[in-house]
Amino acid sequence: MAKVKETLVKTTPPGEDADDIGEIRDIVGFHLRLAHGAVYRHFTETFAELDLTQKQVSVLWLVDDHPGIAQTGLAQRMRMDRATTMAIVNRLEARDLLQRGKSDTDGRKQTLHLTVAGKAMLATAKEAIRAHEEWLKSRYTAREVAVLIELLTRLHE
Amino acid sequence: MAKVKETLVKTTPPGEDADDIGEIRDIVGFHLRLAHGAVYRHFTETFAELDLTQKQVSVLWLVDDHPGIAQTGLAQRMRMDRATTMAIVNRLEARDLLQRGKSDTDGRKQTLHLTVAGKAMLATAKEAIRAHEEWLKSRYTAREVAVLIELLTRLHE
DNA sequence: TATTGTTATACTCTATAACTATA
DNA sequence: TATAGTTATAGAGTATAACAATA
Repeated sequence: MAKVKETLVKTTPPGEDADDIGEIRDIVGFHLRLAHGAVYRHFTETFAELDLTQKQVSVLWLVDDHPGIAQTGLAQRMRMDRATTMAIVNRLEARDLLQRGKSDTDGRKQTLHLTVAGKAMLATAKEAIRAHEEWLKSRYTAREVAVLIELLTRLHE
Repeated sequence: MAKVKETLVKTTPPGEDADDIGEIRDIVGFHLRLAHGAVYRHFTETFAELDLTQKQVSVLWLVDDHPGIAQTGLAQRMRMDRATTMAIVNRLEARDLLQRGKSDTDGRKQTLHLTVAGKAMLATAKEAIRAHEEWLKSRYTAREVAVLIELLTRLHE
């Protein structure tokens, strides 16, 4: 479990520390956090004009794919709790991109739908996503993209 | 560029949407965000008793690896701006885990060092990191871990 | 009892801007 | 001029707790 990196990753030069656990560059979580941060920053730049965050775009997209979805359904797909979901839905509703309705079958549930403005915003957002994804994918082969998605999926499934 | 997923990832069932850009599950950034969130949550649980965040542990670790590092050096390695770095260093200094000093060669710079308590905390944190990483790596082969790190590194290098 | 939505609260992360001191 | 640190500010994400309405 300690001699793996030599196979694919460039060998670590003799470290100044010989700890039990190794170096911070061998920690998967460290790289995941840095990678997420880098992508987050590029996303924010790409979406500065639209003034949308990753989460907000994801919510618009998911509501469009699943019209009438309840907030809890959204929370499950986004891996968020109810309070966080509320906050995001509130912001989108305040901007008239999304609207709440009452469920016919379950009085406790809200039904979520995009407004006309929301659908237009999503269409624009998808264009920006395409540019953002191309920037991201530019450093990978098509095969590597598939592998990366597969490996990442195992972390949140 | 659209027929890649069949090779490695399970085929997408006929979607209800036939958009230009495809489905949200084909977006790398979407999976990266979910994966990061899942790992972030597990990290938080693991470090609840120590009351340390990912960033704080990373800072302690990096300062220990590079004694006397300046805040800007820390910011570069962490991909953070100066203000964010300040906030984190302030918290760690307030808890007496880290201390600031003046640089001999450059009056503008701070030199950062761990306190005795900071070194003890880092040692404990590394044990928790080991458990956290084992949870994370449990779903991968050693080869896959190396591949994942290599692919993630390309996003933040 | 369990679920859903809601509200309130608090902390962290992130970024920007403006200021001071030093190079 | 540029760099390093500092301070203030603001928005967003994350989580917890408690409450009301409904199943």
